[in-house]
Amino acid sequence: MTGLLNKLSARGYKITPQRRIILQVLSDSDKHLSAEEIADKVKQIEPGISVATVYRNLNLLAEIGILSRLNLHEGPARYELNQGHNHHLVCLGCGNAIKLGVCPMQGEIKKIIEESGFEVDSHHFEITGYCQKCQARQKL
Amino acid sequence: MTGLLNKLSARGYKITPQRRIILQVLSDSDKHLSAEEIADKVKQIEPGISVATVYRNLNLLAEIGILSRLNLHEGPARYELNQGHNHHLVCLGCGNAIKLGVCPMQGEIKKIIEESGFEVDSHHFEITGYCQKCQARQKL
DNA sequence: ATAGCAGTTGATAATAATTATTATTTAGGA
DNA sequence: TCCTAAATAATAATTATTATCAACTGCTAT
Ligand SMILES: [Mn+2]
Ligand SMILES: [Mn+2]
Ligand SMILES: [Zn+2]
Ligand SMILES: [Zn+2]
Repeated sequence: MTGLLNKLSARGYKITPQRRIILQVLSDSDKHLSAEEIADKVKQIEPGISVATVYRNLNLLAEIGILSRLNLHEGPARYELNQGHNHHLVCLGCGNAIKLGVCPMQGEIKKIIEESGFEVDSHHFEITGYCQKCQARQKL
Repeated sequence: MTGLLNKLSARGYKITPQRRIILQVLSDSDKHLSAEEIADKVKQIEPGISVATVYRNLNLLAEIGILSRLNLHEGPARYELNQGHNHHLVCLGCGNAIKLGVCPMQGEIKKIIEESGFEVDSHHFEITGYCQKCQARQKL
């Protein structure tokens, strides 16, 4: 938490109560949250904070690498404290995004893409389906 | 073209002038087009056609497999006549979506995902960067 | 050919997610 | 404490798409 705030001021950004609370909310969560979910939790702590401030800061925090933005194929973007490069199994039942410990941008595939002459900037790999909990729920 | 129209009526959908024109526009294009781009071209042929009709039919045609929808990470969805399962190299310069002849959902990665107990419904792999043309353009 | 009606359309309102605008406030350095 | 660039709150605007609904039309059965 303190480290995150330091990263902000080290880059010349101010440490505002709004930013503290947004980071607190994200620290307290163990899953990805949408901007709206974050704004709701933030307002439980400090009702005066504007949703625009939440969006503004989520953008900033993602830009400087404090957060990672998970831009799902559909629905709103989701955020969490940056935990490094990852891909996800996204459940159509409960919406959970489960980290997948593997990345397709390597080995043969990486080689093929490089050899095509395309200059890679970023990549995105997303699997949708049903997590084990939701599979069990369907069978009831 | 005739085959596509047959597929429509075989499923109980009517062959309307609007649908003919939308399919014509897509047949005439060699790249992905957004709904708006399609609507523009459609209106050049028949100005009275509503943009809502274009959206409505793009959804229908994608649903029954006549078109494939390319839901890019950002920006509007893009459509083309269905040419089978594919992933793309999307150029940040010119917007072109170049087909990548390979799919990560196979071999080791597929096995890892299956073994996780997650029931896969679909997957999405998208590489963004710069195509060779746009790389050359940058160097000028 | 004609009538009937489910399917379709055009016009427009609504929605969802996010960004832009702008007057006001504030964090943090001098 | 003062100053000012940065940040905020409130709200309008934007983008892409879907929903609504009255009017229309392709097809099928007469
Ligand atoms: Mn990766
Ligand atoms: Mn694939
Ligand atoms: Zn689930
Ligand atoms: Zn390009």
